[in-house]
Amino acid sequence: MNEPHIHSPASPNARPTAREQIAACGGRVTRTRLAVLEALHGSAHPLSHDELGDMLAAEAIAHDRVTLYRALDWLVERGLARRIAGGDRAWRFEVVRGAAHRHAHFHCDRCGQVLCLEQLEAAPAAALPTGYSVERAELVLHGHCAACGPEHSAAEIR
Amino acid sequence: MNEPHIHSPASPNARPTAREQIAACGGRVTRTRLAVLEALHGSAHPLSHDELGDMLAAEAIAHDRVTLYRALDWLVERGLARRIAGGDRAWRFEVVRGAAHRHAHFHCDRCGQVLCLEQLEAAPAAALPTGYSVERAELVLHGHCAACGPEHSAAEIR
DNA sequence: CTTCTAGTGCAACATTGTAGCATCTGGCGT
DNA sequence: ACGCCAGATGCTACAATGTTGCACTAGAAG
Ligand SMILES: [Mn+2]
Ligand SMILES: [Mn+2]
Ligand SMILES: [Zn+2]
Ligand SMILES: [Zn+2]
Repeated sequence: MNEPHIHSPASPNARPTAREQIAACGGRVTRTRLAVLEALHGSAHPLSHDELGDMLAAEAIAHDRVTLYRALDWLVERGLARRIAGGDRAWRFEVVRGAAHRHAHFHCDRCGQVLCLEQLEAAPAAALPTGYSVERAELVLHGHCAACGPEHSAAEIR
Repeated sequence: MNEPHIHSPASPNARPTAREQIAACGGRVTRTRLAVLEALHGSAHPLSHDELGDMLAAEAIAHDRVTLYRALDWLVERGLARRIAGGDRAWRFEVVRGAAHRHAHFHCDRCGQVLCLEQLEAAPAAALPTGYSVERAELVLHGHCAACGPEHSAAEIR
């Protein structure tokens, strides 16, 4: 830890810290929100509630599932995080980086790992029936990740 | 009902009936499978397990949720039906018509209705990391359907 | 009609997420 | 530095969706 002890905006025009982001949204900086947002910032891929729960448990933070759900809800409401649908019924969460930039994701149907496909935009431009309005699009590619390998067929799991 | 009483392949080269489809897959033609597949054939949009359950209940078929889940699993395994992910955690099911032809879907975030966007192909052609293999893509547009209207904001529900 | 296995019904369970409510605490005013 | 109190937490109970195990039924083959 090489930061000064007195909490300050650190460098004037650097990317805001998790702490600053939370405060800027008018919310209290609690250990749960801080740990969750930092975990999301530090992760290369979107994290499930369960994965986050394990990480917080390792840090002896967040003794309750519900608190984590609520922290995540709050981050999403405030636009600091984003929810991704995956193929199973569990949400994944990632930090919102560049304003919009909605990209596609890859979901490994074996291990459940989700990967961001930053290059692949999820832009539809579809012709919908009158009266329909689109708010966002979700593009998810399904298959097997490198670790799980394409050679194993579904039956071979376990 | 204008079919002959004796069950026959009806017209020689017409689209196979639900009964024929099921039999052709080597499965037993049970009331549940038959009713489900016919319901899917007759529906303009993908149906949730719950919607199907209501329809079967109205016909006094399928006295058990599990049986319906298993019938649907079977239809999907045999390639007669397809599972669609929606934004909520409930699967929708639709009949598989033209072999592949994987199209996008629209999900109304208000009423949960799912609409097929036959024109919009869900084809990715993305550059994935080495070792990753894509099996299929799911493209879901989210918003409000015509019935629910775009004017109502989220808070106004109920 | 009998037989045999695939399918069904029921109960119990698993996973993921919500709602209510009492208690605690972060940040503010003093 | 201290006390306050709305906002955050922890706990319990609940809801929605789907799965597993097992005894019983029934589709269809002979
Ligand atoms: Mn992403
Ligand atoms: Mn469709
Ligand atoms: Zn994997
Ligand atoms: Zn709607």
